[in-house]
Amino acid sequence: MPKVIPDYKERARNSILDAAAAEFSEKGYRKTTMDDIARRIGVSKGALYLYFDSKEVLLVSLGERLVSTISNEVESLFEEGVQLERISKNAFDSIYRMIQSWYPSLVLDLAYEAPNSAKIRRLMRKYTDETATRLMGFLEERKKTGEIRRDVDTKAVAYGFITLQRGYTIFLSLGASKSQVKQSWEETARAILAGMR
Amino acid sequence: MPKVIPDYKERARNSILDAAAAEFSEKGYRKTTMDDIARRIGVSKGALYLYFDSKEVLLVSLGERLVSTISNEVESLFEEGVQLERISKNAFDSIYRMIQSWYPSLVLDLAYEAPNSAKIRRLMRKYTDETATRLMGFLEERKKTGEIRRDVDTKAVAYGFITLQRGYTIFLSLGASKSQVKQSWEETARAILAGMR
Amino acid sequence: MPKVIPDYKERARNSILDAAAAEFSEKGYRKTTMDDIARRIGVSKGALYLYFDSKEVLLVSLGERLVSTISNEVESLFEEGVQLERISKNAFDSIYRMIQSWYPSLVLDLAYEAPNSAKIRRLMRKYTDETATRLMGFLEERKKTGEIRRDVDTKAVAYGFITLQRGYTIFLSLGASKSQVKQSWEETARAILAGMR
Amino acid sequence: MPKVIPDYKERARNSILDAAAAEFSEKGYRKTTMDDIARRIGVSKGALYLYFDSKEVLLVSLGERLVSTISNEVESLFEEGVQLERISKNAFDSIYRMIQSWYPSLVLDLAYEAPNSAKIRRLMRKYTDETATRLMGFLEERKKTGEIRRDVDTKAVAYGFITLQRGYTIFLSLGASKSQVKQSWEETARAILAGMR
DNA sequence: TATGAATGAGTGTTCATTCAT
DNA sequence: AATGAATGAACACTCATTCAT
Repeated sequence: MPKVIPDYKERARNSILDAAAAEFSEKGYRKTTMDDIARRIGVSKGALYLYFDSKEVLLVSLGERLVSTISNEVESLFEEGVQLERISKNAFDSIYRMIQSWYPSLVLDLAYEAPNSAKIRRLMRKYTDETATRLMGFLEERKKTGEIRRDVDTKAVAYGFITLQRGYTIFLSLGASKSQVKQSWEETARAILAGMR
Repeated sequence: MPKVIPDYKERARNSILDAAAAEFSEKGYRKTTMDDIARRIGVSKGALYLYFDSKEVLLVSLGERLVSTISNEVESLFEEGVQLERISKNAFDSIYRMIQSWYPSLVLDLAYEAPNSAKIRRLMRKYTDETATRLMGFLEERKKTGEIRRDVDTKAVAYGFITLQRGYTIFLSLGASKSQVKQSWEETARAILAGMR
Repeated sequence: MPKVIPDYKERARNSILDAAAAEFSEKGYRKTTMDDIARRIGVSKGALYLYFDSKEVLLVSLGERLVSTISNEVESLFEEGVQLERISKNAFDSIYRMIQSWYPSLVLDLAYEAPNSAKIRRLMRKYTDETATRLMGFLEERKKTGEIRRDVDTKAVAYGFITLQRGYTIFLSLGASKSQVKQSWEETARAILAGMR
Repeated sequence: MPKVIPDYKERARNSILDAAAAEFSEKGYRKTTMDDIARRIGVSKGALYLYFDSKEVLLVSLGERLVSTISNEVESLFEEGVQLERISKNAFDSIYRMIQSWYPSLVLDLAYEAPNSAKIRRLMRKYTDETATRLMGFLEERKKTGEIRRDVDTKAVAYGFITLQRGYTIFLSLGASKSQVKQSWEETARAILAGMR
């Protein structure tokens, strides 16, 4: 690790976060030791604590990265004028890319640690609520175009989509193949959309 | 614990499993200690090892109980002749009851430990596949009655339903209320069913 | 460590306390590790935690032993009818014996840790107050016999004696010889007593 | 920190010592980190090591400052011709001022670290011996004026006074109030002096 | 002269598992 | 069948000290 580089601190932080994501991904948050993370980037354990106060903070930071990425992805997914079916198709790749870019079981780790950490609970709540609101707003708009029936409870369905997405991360973390998951997602999402018409 | 009773061993095992479920439910598998479990039934830690080889085996056994229960529930849910909509309505209560009867985050614990244990991975795969097959068979039958279109990929949708159910356990474990989850489930399931007609 | 012995637990606790006292005595509380203590009695570190919740509790327990011993010694020192001078003479040996039987710098360790521990502060306060009260009561009685002038502030002097005793433990822990300390104590105590007549 | 100033080194050293005293005073030597000290003067940790070889040297240097101050104070306290009683009265304020000007528990820190450091032991011995010699010389002079009986062991009493003073620092560090300690000191010192007449 | 990133040897504490009784 | 004392390998986190810049 060179030292007099612009944004050095930022880079160092990111390199640690990447290592943490990789290790958490392999062994899960609980079984990963700070030593594992340090060793992966060839740095001493102590160095980690120069950038993050605790192992938990590492997980939370990863969660925050996840939330902000998801927000952006969802945003760009719902550009006006695009057809429902097409969005649904794109959605999977978008979600899958996102998940892979961090690590598949991050949501699981977060859910698992939530009972022990108010910070994580807050994060998850924010993540859920923001995504749901965005999704719902989008679905409501489609009511106007007639693509969705007036009597559909869009909030409930929005939560359904989020739930589905989370469920698939479990699936993936259990070793399911991408193609299997993709097929299931597309067929199920298509059915939901068709069912609201 | 009395000693010369028929099925004594069986009873002892069950009492330990119940205690384990209760403790895992409260603190999660990782944070639960063997001592917690032993203390709950007023027995020594050593006694646990007379019935179960390790803490992991405890979790696996719980998983097996879960799988067999679910199989039965799903079985009884899909009695012939019942209307799709009604089944969907009943399903949630049925699932919810099941989950509560063991403990809500068991699936989460299992998913979480899966990367560390071939046994758990096998169990989860079996659980997934069996349920999917049953669900699929059921949906296929409805194709004949015309309740479901011929071109629907019932396998993909079956996996979708399972995924949805797992996703809701995450939701519940994050503190969502039963009614919120129920509403979302019913609306989403209804949409899927309608979308297949 | 044999196991089925009457008072086994009590003995085990005491053996740990003795080892802790020996180690604290050599290196001071802070520099002593739980491993040092465990190794001294040929036991694993974990075993220590079967009997004491933390290192701090070890120190507090030692402190409690000290306080109760001191109370008893002071009590027996002040039997009625004994002459002031004789008591003063006996006092040193009594105190010295006490201190040595635990360890010289225990009071120092306690004083040092007091700012970090409410439990220790409480203990020290109790120790100080009880001893002072007893001492004061004793001196007040001597006012009646005329051995002490009426206008002496016995409370202030009682605290003076306690302070002197504590000061000598510092002295001893700095390597002063017993005889040197004894001589100083006797001459000083004699002067105080004479000065109150 | 400006650089090309006469006595710069001396000033820097002093500023570090002051910061160290302040931190040691708040948290005690052991619990104070080099970072605490550096941060207090807004300097890097590394800078500390340009002026002092180790944390221990910092404590020793503080001890040396203490010793030389005490020597001076004691010196000026015992100007010829002043009455014993008056000196005793002044002594407390003088000592208290001194102690506060460094920090109350410095002597405690030194006593505590003495077993681990020959340097500190030497320092403490020097401190003790010098003060005792000075005190003793002073008391011997008073024998000539008849204020003190010929048969008093002045050396023993001198050590008694020093001990008393150290004991009071323990008292203060345990949270005793200045007035309480002052009262005890005055009454006790008065008794000692009276008892030597 | 000064920085501050990095180190690495510790520390107290936990807990699944074993085994003599 | 049951106990519970004991183990020992971990593990998160700390901090005095170093050194390239």
